[in-house]
Amino acid sequence: MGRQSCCYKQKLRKGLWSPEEDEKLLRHITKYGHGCWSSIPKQAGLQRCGKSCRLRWINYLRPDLKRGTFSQEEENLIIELHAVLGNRWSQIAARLPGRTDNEIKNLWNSCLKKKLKQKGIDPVTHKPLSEVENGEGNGSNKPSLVGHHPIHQYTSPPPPPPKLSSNWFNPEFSPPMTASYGPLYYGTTTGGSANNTTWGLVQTQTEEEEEEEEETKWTELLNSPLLMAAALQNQTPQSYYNIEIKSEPCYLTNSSSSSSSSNDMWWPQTQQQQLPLRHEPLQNPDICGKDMQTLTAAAFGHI
DNA sequence: AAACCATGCAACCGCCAGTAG
DNA sequence: CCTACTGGCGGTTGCATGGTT
Repeated sequence: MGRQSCCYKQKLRKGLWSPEEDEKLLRHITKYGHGCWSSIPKQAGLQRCGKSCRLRWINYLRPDLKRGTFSQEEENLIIELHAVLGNRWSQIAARLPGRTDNEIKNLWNSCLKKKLKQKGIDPVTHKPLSEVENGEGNGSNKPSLVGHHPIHQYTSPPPPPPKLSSNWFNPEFSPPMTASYGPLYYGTTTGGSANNTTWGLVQTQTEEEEEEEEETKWTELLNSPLLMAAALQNQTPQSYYNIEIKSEPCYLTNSSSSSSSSNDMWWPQTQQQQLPLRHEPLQNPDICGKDMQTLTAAAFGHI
């Protein structure tokens, strides 16, 4: 006895959004904010369910979306974050301003996975494939420490995205790994007076100890924007994931997207820079009213 | 030119957690 | 405390497009 879709009750439209629907939704949210999603379709005169409206706004209409192809920096960051967070796309997206979880998920599934495999890295565990295969072979089914941390409190609120230092993507930069290969482990060193973060190999511990300590470390780390940023800037195994991808920083360009839809919209760069991090709710229309009106004109004036 | 295939992307589905009544 | 509702999330699907045969 499966549940009916939320669109089932009424005869609601499904499928691709038309430019007219986009305009209605955008105008409504511009004017009133989104407030309660379930009431938006009615108020905006849309034959859609609230969920659909929310998704459309988040994934397509939000003014602070970056769009365009991902830069190599972004791809590297996604890989690093995936190693830490696993398939927690929304958490990953929270650290990539202007990118949506859906976009990142799609990129991962269609592109990054393959690239990692080509590099001989298992995209699930982020370990070398040979190691993973051997691990399976000898019956070791212990979950990897990477990508499957029992992190439950890693964002609230999400920290600002880490600034990308030159170190972070410097091809010459190599992290302080204690061995050439091994499971990635990111934690705090205990000897120092400050929160020294380091990449290294997993120490031998009981599973319970590991898990408990891991959770504490990750919770601390991910709840601390400063720690996270510092960690990402300075202590990242960049060489591990030094994947050759196109290297042009291509934010805010619409030229390179291979199959962009006909109603693509591109927002002025100044707009992007001024807008807050994506997860800040846009419930107060005053926050972005003017901007949004400009955007509405920009978005629909030239279709 | 047509058929087939691969890929990327947008959107839906179903589950879960939080919360108001 | 219970229930219904809502928003949010991750997994999955289906379509459009471009490339290849």
